[in-house]
Amino acid sequence: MAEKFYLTTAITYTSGKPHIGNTYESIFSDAIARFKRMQGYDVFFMTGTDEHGLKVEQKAAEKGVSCKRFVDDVSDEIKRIWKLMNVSYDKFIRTTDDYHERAVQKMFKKFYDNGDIYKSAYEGLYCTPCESFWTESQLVNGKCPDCGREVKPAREEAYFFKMGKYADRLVRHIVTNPKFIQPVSRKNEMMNNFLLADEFIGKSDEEILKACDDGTLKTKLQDLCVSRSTFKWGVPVDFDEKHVIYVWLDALSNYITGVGYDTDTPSPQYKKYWPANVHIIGKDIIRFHTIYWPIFLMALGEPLPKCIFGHPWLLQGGDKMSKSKGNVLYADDLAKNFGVDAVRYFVLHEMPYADDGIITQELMCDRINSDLANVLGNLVKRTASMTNQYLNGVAKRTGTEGGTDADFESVIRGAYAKVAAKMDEYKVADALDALWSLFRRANKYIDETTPWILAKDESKKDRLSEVLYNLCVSLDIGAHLLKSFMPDTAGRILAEIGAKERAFGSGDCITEYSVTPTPATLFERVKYEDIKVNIEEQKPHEEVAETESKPLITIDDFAKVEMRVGTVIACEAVKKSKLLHETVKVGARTISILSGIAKYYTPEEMVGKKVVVVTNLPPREMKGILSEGMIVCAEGADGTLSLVSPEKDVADGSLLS
RNA sequence: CGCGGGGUAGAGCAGCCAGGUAGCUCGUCGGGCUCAUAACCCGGAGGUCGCGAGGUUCGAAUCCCGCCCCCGCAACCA
Repeated sequence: MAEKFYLTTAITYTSGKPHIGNTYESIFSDAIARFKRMQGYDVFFMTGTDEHGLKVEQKAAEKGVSCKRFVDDVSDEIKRIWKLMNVSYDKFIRTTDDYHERAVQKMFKKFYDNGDIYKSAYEGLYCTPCESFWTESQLVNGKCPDCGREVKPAREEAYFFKMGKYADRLVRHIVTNPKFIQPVSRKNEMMNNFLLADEFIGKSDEEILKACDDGTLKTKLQDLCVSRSTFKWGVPVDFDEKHVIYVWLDALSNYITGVGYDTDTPSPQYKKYWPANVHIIGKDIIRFHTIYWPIFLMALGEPLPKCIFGHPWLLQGGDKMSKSKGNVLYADDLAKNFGVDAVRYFVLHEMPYADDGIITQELMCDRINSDLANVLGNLVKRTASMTNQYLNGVAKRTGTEGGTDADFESVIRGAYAKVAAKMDEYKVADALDALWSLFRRANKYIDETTPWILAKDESKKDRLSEVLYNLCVSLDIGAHLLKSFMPDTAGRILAEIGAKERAFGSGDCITEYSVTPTPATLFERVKYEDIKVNIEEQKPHEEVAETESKPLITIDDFAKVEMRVGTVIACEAVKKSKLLHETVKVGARTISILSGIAKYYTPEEMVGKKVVVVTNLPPREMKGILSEGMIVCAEGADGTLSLVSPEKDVADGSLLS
């Protein structure tokens, strides 16, 4: 019986349309799923949507629709994009599916009954007007850091999960299973930042394991609050309806509920597929998957997934994608410009294993022209064309070998092993490189054998046929290997050379290829100029999303704020912070101000700038320096800050009104 | 002294864990070829492998030490 292989993507949060970076994860997982299927594994590939939480509740309210309606729409759109991109999932789970909600409730109850979850309260210092809890260290002069008012000790009822109870087991598991967290560089990050107490950081694995044995290991792991009562859109705690279950407990559980987990009678499907072979997730949520999720599973008495793979991000240019920067790329737009398989190829090829990858449409043009049009597309076409011109469309094996055949054949025969070795490590970009070296070798083989010269000599016909036959074989094998990454293209190549798709390892290639009489151009070369039009159209036309309006104030409220024009006369960066320390001349006074704008302005360019300053704020100390006011900035939705200054030249100290 | 990652040819990256001729793709220059999509093939130029005339070694991009710079996370951002 075939060995099983269960892989999952993270489920996509339904707060909006997924961009190419989100889509990358599905394409990446899809390539792995398809490859494993080709290798004969019994693959189960699950993806889906995470649909609960405060953000969805807010977005739905903004749009004026019910939460359910909102997530239905987004979920449909996500499915549409996955389908467009040929993501071959076996199951699409939604956290609003009833079986999932029921299973999560039962899990919550089981944790509670077993004493893993206890009811307590979120305790802290509460600022009533701000509706926020603060810790002692966050307070400024003992007051609310937001509004400067008094805070009172307060408590809000909540359920907590006893993380500490499982800390030793988790640490032991991570240390003794080096492949559990991939890439390995992420392992240290988790251990040092979130698990080991400071005095254990830097200790050897042996020392840490020994501490686990002795029970002397100390960790930073704190109990986790696993319920919320401040919003409603979630799975209710069935024995305490005031609370909904914390989104991560809800979301992570999809990996088992999706294959039929139940606290009493797990399904046969669950028994077959769990534990997952790999959870493919973004590097930003590694912490939840390598700490909380394993502990939840331990508490359920279920085995842990074999591997958590945290992939890097695709950055637009060098920047994170954000709507307000207008640099968000969507898979469907890109597919329109370049084609589905070209987009799949680009994201799979361009994403390094551990570091962030870069995507721009210019880069896509270069890559696609070079690898797809020139190397692959042209190879297929010239092979088919020559077979038509010289051999009436049929390339037969004749056994008339020549000098470079042996080397070419060894490259063809070795291709699978090379690609498979990379895929085993989830190094998909490297797997593609390995496959492309086959196509490059084939192009070289044409130059070495010069079929157009053989064609002029009737006596060399057998040799010519053998040469073109060998090329067809390389394309046959190449297309089969390509299928996991570019399913449509693989099929088109086979159609060009008149080959059928075969099961993996089903013996030798056919002995003659009847190529298509009308060879196709698999990939047109793309000129950036030509797609520029599309790009303009696709630019998000939405304005900066309006943030929720603040309540009305009176003119008197406004009059309380004293804002004056000032000139920056000196400025320096505050080390190890995002702060600049400005000295600002405001009329007769000169004041010291700290502002968090180091990312957007250099100290040099600040000097001499006219700025608007709020001058009647209470002084506050940061990084050991006193700040006596605030420089007014406009903030873009992505956080970009821009100084505001008077349009006409007015004297320092002038009041704003 | 917060945690982590990185600095290798004009660009993007591999090599580092297990020291031994510095490699890949793109670009660039020159040549070849004419089956093919201005394509394909070959060759050249271009690198003090961030810095330290540092340590270990017969030998360091690789291991060790010190320093500089970049990027995430955390903190901070009146």
